[in-house]
Amino acid sequence: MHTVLVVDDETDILELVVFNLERQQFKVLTADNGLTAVQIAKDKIPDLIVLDLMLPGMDGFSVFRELRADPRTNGIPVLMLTAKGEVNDRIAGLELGADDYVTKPFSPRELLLRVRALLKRTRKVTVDASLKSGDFLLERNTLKLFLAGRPVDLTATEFKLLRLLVEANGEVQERDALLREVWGYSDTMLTRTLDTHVKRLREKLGKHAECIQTVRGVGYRFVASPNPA
Amino acid sequence: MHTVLVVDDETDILELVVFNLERQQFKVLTADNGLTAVQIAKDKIPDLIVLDLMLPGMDGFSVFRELRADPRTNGIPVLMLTAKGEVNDRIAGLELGADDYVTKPFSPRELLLRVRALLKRTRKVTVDASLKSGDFLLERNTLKLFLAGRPVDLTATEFKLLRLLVEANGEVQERDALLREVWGYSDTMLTRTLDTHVKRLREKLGKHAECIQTVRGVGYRFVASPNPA
DNA sequence: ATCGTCTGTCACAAATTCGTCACCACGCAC
DNA sequence: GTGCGTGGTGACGAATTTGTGACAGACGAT
Repeated sequence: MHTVLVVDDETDILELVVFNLERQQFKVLTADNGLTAVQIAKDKIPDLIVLDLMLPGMDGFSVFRELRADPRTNGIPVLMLTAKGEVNDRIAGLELGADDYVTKPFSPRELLLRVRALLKRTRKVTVDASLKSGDFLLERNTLKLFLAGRPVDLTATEFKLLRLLVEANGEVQERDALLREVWGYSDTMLTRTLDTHVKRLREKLGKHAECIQTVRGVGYRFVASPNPA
Repeated sequence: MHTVLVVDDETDILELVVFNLERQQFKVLTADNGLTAVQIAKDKIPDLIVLDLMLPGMDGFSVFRELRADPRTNGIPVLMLTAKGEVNDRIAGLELGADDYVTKPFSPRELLLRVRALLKRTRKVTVDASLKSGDFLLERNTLKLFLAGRPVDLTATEFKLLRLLVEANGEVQERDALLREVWGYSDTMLTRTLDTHVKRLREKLGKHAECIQTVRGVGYRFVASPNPA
């Protein structure tokens, strides 16, 4: 059983629904007009968000950006509904980081299939998702960090950086790649910004600082259990 | 760097291409008509397969089923290209277990975005790029060497050197060739650099130092099991 | 406006890597 | 055995890379 948040214009209502994988049905759980979609998302932390880009009052993209800006909702896959296959919208959505899109008109069956596929794809990530070692807990999907049970606040930049490192799953992330993906630097920049942020991350990781390993001349690598040889 | 197999009808050629995430470009590596797409996939184990459903001679779906039937290719994500958004095809593809699809016509940019998104999603799952021989495990992406499970850190130069030796698969690598490929030395240089690095590599190989064999007057050779003849 | 936080840059310190060298050991031809 | 050529080894210094603390501007909240 998965929780799916649908932000649609046809119903003109924000619905928090439960998607039953077995029966392949949506079922409305709650509907609330007072709250914004983003607020609901942050409260309920659904497994998937279906976001219609053609919302009556607001801009779908800004909703999306808001969702991505918050660590709690950042990891949630978003399936976008775009009007009559306008390529520009589709591209913009994907570039922003949407996980999938469906173009109108679509059959309900197709939407179900895509939702199911997306849930299937992301299920592994969301389920196995927490890295734990001792009093160190990193929830992969929300990327919240807990040290000895206490949540650690990460700034937006730190969050993006840590996320890339963690999601790389032990692989080395090159300096250039990190600078590009976190800071948007296009060409090889000579900057110490990355080093500084790595240092700040390590500070916040406390005694687990070693999880972020330096690979000299290449970049950095995140390992859950930095075993000394 | 990811390897992507594209099975298309417009080129009427099976292309094994390399998709450069950084530059966001495809680059053709090899093209081969004699083999079937499935054979190539099983041989090369790409990170992603782009499968056109409207293949000239054969049925795209059967290709897909073949891919899923073999353990080697079963885990590889498949992105389907379907003709003019025929809903039936799309549904059938997703039901079979395709990971994504793109409907024609599409812009190249859009395909790139979807490929990139799919690779990003599945990056963790596909454990590629590891060289194994004996109890050696050389992970290309991690820049790590495992000896009987224990991780060994290599510097960038050491890694390049060892990689060339291992990939030579037992063949002797001449000094000049190594100096050229690792250090970029164009002409025959009189330097002891290579020797020093070989020594350092042997140190890190521990009791497996003998795997790097000296071929006097020629170069070096890597053998997984240095059996006394 | 004021305060606090986040961020990028800088200068300097520390750490690592790397190439070279001197010296030694070994193999081979005679 | 002797001599020559080739490779092994340890040490050293230079160059490169990264860690670190301080600082100032940007930004937002109060």
